[in-house]
Amino acid sequence: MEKSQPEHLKNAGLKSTLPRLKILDLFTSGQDRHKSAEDVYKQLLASGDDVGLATVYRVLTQFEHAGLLVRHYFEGGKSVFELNEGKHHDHIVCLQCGHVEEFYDTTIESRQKKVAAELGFAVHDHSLHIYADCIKTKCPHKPKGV
Amino acid sequence: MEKSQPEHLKNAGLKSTLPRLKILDLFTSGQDRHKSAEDVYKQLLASGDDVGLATVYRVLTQFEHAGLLVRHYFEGGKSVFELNEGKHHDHIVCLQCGHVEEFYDTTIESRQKKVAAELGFAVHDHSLHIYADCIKTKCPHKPKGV
DNA sequence: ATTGCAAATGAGAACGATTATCGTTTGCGT
DNA sequence: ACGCAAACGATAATCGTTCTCATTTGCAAT
Ligand SMILES: [Mn+2]
Ligand SMILES: [Mn+2]
Ligand SMILES: [Zn+2]
Ligand SMILES: [Zn+2]
Repeated sequence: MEKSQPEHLKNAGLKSTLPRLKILDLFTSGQDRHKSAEDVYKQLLASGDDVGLATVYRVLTQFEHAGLLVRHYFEGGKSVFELNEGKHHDHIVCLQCGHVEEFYDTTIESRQKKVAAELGFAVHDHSLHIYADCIKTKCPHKPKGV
Repeated sequence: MEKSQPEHLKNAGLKSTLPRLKILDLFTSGQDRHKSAEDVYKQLLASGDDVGLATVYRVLTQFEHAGLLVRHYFEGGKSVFELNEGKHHDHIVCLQCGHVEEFYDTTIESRQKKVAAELGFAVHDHSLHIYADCIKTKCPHKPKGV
């Protein structure tokens, strides 16, 4: 059976507080996988939940360290978080509308390991960001709003 | 024959000023390819050249737009610049000492294009950063000092 | 060489994202 | 219900970067 949110927090060694539960809910039941701290803060306010911005930042970092979330450093200066579901993947970001698409390519992954090994490095992790324009109709070509 | 620095600036549509010449020199004759604005600023001060930090930021951005430099967004929040010598490459960053190694892999490059095309994107550019530990002796395993 | 003026510079203010501080509140084991 | 460490929230502080604006400079035409 599925674990409840409080259990997830317990597992992570975090006590189950209101702000933590609300923030975790945003990621597990929200529709946009990738959220910045500001996104999270605004979404909490919008749903009437009164959580401080400092708490949002604190909790996001705690969730990252606990392995519940993954942090990405896209261009643009702000960190973006998403639920950690165990499956590593890379990202393609639309320069027109900000839409983020995920992909995984075994050839790229294995080449990376090989290249690093040849250069004498033990890989911890990596980030591959492709910046591009959508050429399909799914791109509204408008900046990401609320 | 080689072009002089003032000519490079002229070509780029930038008038040849003292701060610009000094900064360009740092990149063409300096030993560390990858420098942050702060790095550049400190190196200028160290060599007795009195250039304002605002000017450093302005000039770096101008050089980027002029195609003289390339900007990278590594983790850690600060932009890093390097001389644009026309050859795209990706980077491995040592988590121990900060050392940056460059590489280029045709397989990775072509897979990226293919993946993006399949997803319906026209690629502008991409960044691939591998974070790793040196396992060879070239790694002093100390944080990058001055 | 001198002059004129737009372009560039530099000191410092302002900014946006994030982190630190600290008095108050809360989860939770007893 | 109690007690207390942990967590919270308002706000100050920090960090990298950009903006503002008065002063200086490159450079082309005298
Ligand atoms: Mn993702
Ligand atoms: Mn490089
Ligand atoms: Zn798009
Ligand atoms: Zn190293």
